[in-house]
Amino acid sequence: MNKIPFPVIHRLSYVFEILNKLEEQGIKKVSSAQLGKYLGQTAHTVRKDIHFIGIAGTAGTKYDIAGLKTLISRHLGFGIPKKSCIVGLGKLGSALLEYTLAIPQGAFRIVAGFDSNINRVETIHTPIELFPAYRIEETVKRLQIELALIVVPPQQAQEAADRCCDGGVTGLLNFTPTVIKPKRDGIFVRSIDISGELRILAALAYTTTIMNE
Amino acid sequence: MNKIPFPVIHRLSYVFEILNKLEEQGIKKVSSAQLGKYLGQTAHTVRKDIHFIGIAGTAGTKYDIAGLKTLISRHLGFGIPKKSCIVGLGKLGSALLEYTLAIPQGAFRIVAGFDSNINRVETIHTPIELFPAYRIEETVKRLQIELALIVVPPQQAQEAADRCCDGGVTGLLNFTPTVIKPKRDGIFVRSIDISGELRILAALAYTTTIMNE
DNA sequence: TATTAAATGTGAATAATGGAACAATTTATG
DNA sequence: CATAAATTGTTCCATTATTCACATTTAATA
Repeated sequence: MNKIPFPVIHRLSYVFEILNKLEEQGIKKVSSAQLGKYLGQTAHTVRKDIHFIGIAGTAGTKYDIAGLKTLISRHLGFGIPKKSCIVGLGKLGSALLEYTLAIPQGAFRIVAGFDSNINRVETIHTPIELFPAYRIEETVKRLQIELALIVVPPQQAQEAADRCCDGGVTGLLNFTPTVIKPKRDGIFVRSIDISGELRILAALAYTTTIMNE
Repeated sequence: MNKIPFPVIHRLSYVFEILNKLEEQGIKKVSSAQLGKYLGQTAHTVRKDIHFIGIAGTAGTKYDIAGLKTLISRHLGFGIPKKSCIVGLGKLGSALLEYTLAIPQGAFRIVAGFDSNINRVETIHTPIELFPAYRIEETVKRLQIELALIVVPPQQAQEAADRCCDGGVTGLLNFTPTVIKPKRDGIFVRSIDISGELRILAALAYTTTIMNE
């Protein structure tokens, strides 16, 4: 199998979501131009991205949505939802728990939550199971959890991540501004740094303002 | 002024945060190699990035942290905090409000919140001012707000963004899975798509698993 | 003081990415 | 049935981004 460049994986995963939405609306066909419009990309890019994972349509006709979904699913593994957990159930963690539980789709499914504060574990009401932090490794192993959202204070981020790695996760979504290093090879980390994004926006606005002068 | 490539702005804004942390710890000097380690980048990249905005040190010596901070500040505009607002005060929005208010630093400052639900506007306790959604444009203009966090339901995202644009913001941080189009040129959009990131992680883990077979 | 090690600044080479062009193919239409 | 319009697959090219190499400079040390 050829290596798929990361930006392509990135965009295709969005294409997949768009296809889901279109299908919900009863739409059966879509063109690369339409997809590009939804993505904020050119039709060229869309076709080329799809080309990386194979042949999805026939020249002259639009893409068949169901077929394209199958193709992307097969290459990106969206068939079986990956079991996921949230580590850290403070205000942001709880909000993310509620938010992610409300997302109906096939790539992941939140099945457990952890917090070092026993009170929280006992008082939060949610349909999934909650555990104290010292049970992360054990629980991740037992439930075969593959992804973890790290929503703890920055100082505890690396340790929380380590426990998840020990349990055997394959991916970490880091919500702290800390750089997390996975304990083993083959574990992917993606970071959502909210204050970082705001800083970038501030900088972008500033640098272009300057440039216009 | 030369145009600074986006990836460079991106990384430099993280360098800035790292410098802040090091300075808090009383550290005065740092090398490109050390910075690279914190960033997960090579020393080469760090030096080249800094090179884009000027000369920050002298060969043979490490970078002076205070001096480098000044240089980055001057080029990325981190001197005066940009006034920012949060649109949408549901569970996630409220959590983000609390989260961002707790971040002590110079690039931005949250000064207002908006929600279409009057109840929320009246019941949430926070040190900043809250307003009903119909007052977005007016308030953004009056307070000269420059950045907006969009944390509304996906269907309302574009409209909320439009109101902010009408008010005159220069940057939007979009927390919905919708693609937001800025109403005018010169307005930057960055998106944090939580479910999207989870999908990407799921895909990354999967594609490499396949590749190892 | 001479030498070695460590560090930055900077130009060149390499790699990755995005965009464009166009051939091939299908559908619609007169 | 023939033609035109629309659409995909695929190759090629330009641009951008990253990595490397090395000259230069400082500080430390024997």
